[in-house]
Amino acid sequence: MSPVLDVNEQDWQLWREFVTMHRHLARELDRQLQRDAGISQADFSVLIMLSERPQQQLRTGELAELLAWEKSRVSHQVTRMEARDLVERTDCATDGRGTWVGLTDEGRRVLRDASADHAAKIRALFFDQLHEPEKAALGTASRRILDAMNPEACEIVADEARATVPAA
Amino acid sequence: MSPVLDVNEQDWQLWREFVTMHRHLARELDRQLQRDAGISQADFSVLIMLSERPQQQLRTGELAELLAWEKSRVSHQVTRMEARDLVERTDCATDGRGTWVGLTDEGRRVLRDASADHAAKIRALFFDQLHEPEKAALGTASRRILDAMNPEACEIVADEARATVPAA
DNA sequence: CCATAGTCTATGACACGTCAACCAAATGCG
DNA sequence: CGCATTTGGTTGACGTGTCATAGACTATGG
Repeated sequence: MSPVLDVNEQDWQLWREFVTMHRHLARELDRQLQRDAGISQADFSVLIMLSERPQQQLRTGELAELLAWEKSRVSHQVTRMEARDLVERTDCATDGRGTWVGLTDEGRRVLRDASADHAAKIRALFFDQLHEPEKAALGTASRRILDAMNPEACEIVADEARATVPAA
Repeated sequence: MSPVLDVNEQDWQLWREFVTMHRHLARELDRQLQRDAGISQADFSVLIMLSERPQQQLRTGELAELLAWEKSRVSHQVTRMEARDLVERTDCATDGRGTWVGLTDEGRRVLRDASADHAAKIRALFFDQLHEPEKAALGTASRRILDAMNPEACEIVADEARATVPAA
């Protein structure tokens, strides 16, 4: 038993490794994106989420759900991105309260320029380090953990797999 | 191949699941800690790191290394914690540039009060959802990913396993 | 011993994320 | 219809994390 926490030593060690790994990974990806494309990971995920939609636009609420963000975070983020002309807001015609967030030409351009390098980085730092069985284990484990915390969010993430392909 | 990113669909799906799982996990833990003990995860990790040292103090540089944080982040964090009396700075006698960060009585108290609930939460949300082989896979995978990015940080985390026990 | 280079830490500015409070439009029900 | 409730979204304040920079001290080479 750990001196302070009621978690056994091995588990605690795993926790530290996991947390540290994630921190370095996120930081590295953020730096690369910032350096090469002048955007943050948050910017990137909004851009790509929009780009995957047929009309390249989403309601802010949907965006929040898909990204698993708080609504207010989406709002702040969109405000910042709008100021940099990566994205634009338009009022919703059918619901007076609603707002559409759409990709601008600049947003499309930035996303295009950023994608290849970013994907390569994720591959190099993450996927290339994982063996197939580890990927499988990480996937099922992630889903199980997420499902236990927030079944809805879990379902939404799982649905992405189907949602992104059928543009065909 | 994904429409935008040069990563195959399955990998991309895994990436989303992983990122989303981590976000929810971190948020949930932060909320619980804030609610139950009035501190953040960052506060907690500083407190526990200090508590594990014989003298319950560390140089800010060591703290940064052990936590895998930027030095400036440590500095800001310690400033905030000092203001709330969780921690105290003292000048280093042997190196005029250095600063020790030590636990205050209040810090010890808060840590003690927070530990059990926090550990229970980590166990419930994370460890209880993982089967043994998944834990093993996640551990080795985390170390491999971290080692590829930052061998030093990897070594430091690995050393923690030995550093915390040998008080015996 | 002085100059210079390197180390340890702090600070300021800024982007980010969360919470709580809020507004406005839509819905539901008496 | 009319009023309360719910829903979609924004805002402000605040704590947090990063970068670039600065300041104070130490180590080193002439």
